[in-house]
Amino acid sequence: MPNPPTIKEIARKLNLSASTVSRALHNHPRIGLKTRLQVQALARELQYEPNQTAIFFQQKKTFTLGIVLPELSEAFFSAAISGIEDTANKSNYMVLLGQSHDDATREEKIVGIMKNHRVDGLLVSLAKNTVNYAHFEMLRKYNIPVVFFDRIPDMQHIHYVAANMESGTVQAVALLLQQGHRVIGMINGPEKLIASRQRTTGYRTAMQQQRLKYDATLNLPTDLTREGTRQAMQQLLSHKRKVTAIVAFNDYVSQDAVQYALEQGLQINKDICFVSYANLPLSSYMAFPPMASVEQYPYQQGQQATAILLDILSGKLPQDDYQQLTIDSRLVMAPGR
Amino acid sequence: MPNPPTIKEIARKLNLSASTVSRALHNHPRIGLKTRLQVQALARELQYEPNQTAIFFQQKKTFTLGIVLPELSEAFFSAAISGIEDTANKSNYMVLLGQSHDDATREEKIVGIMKNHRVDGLLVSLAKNTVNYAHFEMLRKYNIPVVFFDRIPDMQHIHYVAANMESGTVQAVALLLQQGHRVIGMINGPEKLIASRQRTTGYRTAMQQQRLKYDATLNLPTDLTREGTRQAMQQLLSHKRKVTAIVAFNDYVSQDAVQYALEQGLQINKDICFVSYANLPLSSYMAFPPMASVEQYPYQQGQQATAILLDILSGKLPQDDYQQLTIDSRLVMAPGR
DNA sequence: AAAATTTGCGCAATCGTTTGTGCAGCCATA
DNA sequence: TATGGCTGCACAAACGATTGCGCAAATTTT
Repeated sequence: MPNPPTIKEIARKLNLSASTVSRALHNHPRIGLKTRLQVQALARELQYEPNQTAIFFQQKKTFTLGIVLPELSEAFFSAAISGIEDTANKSNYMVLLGQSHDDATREEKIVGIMKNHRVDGLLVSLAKNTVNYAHFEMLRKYNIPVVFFDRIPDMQHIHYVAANMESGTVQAVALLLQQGHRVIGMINGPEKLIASRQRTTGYRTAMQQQRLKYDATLNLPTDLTREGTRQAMQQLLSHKRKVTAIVAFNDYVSQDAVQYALEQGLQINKDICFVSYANLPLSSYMAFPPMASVEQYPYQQGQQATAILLDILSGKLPQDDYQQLTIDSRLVMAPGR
Repeated sequence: MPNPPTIKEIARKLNLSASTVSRALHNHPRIGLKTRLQVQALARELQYEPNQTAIFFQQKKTFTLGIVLPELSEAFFSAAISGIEDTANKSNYMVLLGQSHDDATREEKIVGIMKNHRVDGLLVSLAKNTVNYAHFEMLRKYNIPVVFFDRIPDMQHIHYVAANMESGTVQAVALLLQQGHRVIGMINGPEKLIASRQRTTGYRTAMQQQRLKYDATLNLPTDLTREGTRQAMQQLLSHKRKVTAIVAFNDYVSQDAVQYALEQGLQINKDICFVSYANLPLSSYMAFPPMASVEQYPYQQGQQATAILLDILSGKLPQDDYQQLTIDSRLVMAPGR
């Protein structure tokens, strides 16, 4: 009922000016010890808490980071956001959330609202169909820095953090080679995706390291739909060379591929092995988990992206010193194998 | 570089007062058509956007909801938050996020920060070890309404939304009975949990409906640890009556129980059947998914809780008309069975 | 034509906090 | 004793928008 106490109130009760009270609370050296203690005592007594909205307004700073990402309920993103929130909180920043649901229009709207809320900075993972980046360009005018993570735009001067699939892929293929597999299929994603190209590069590198020839007909691009996976599987299983192992684009693809193999009467881990890229939690609970997974460290990506953003905000990093950080992915063996 | 345009700037350029510009932009009837159009035209040209922080400050309203929950990366919560965000966004509210990591101290700190950020309202799912509710009581002084969801405190005058496990449990047990099972074990949670008691009640009700006797020795409370589950399983499997079906507290418990059963040489869905409460995504990918799951509708819980909060904020609901909404859980058959 | 009403706009306060500046009184140094 | 430098505080502006009130001019009513 009674409004929260303000600096003015404290000032009135102590016959001081608001400025003195403010300085006293901030331990300004020019305020005498006596008054300082008086003020602080009364502040405690009244349970004074500064009105942040006033401070935000006055300082043109909100200590708030905006996060825009496609879908919270995807395990990858909820892990990333967890890293973001933890890192932000350590620096007393709060986190404002918006999901685009992979819709570019919604994304644009959210970015607009966040801009109006005057977030200090933005962390963004793009919606699938975002092709127009005007709403991000606009943020420069408002001096709101953006750090992209995971799904990054095809732009020049941006900060970003992303996982590099190449390293993990090299390790994955190397593992399979080491286990004696010689004909390894890869169910890849759309060729325009950086992530797909990185997988291809990783595949080639691993083969070269063993002085083996890279066979492009074993690396199939798909649209990542269930049907696409099944078609790719069909092609691979009818390949003139006998495919004994498969690298799947992600766990969902892997599951569909496994299912197709089962339908064809193949025995998993005997006739054919699977390696995937981790994006399902608890893959240990899966019926036929891949024997290994390339981990993309979503939590760490969130952490790093936030750390960069905070460094920019604190002035440690100049705005135009574009940070482009790739986190190496890494092969992780399935538990219990 | 140039600061975003303000109302004052527009006023200066048109030789008007700030108040006139403000009213013109809001289509105030007392502003002449000519000036109104002039103002709006210039605003568009300068790409004027109101400074929300100023408005927040002035109106003592931030159009922001705070969310405090234990762990973002848990599927249940990320689904809930998705519902919250969607609902909030429809009313042009933003969502400020904080995870307690199931730590009461952290929860308290987050609530404090959110209060200082002057969120309009709070949505809270409690940390496990929260016993002191002082930080929530304090919010009343600040007139910040709170709606709890799922993990609700043991307090009198609060708003909350929670799933009632009873209905789903009745259905689960009824299903097992219908399939001919007569000795049904239940691996329950700590007895002090409301959710555990609801499961017990549901179990009893289902038995009574078939005029069967309820056997308390088949309903075992556990601490929900892996070891607790295994001990319960041991007790159940050595029960004097032959247990042919088990209701597990949740999917994690279910998995552990299944594993134990397998170790004992039992065949799942033949020697023994499992029913659980859904909290793992993609349970269809699990090795031995429960044949059915009690769905708790996290997304809907989030929606409903947010709707209540928004109604309170808009004045549609009086603060002290305490909404206590329970969403009935419901049994969902596993896909493909 | 005088009175009443409406129209169109400006003035000024307000929200709570921070911060540059000014001004006493005090002490110390020359 | 005059000069200078501290010390301790108050004054006032500023951030950007909203809003009650007032006042003149234009319009309508009587």
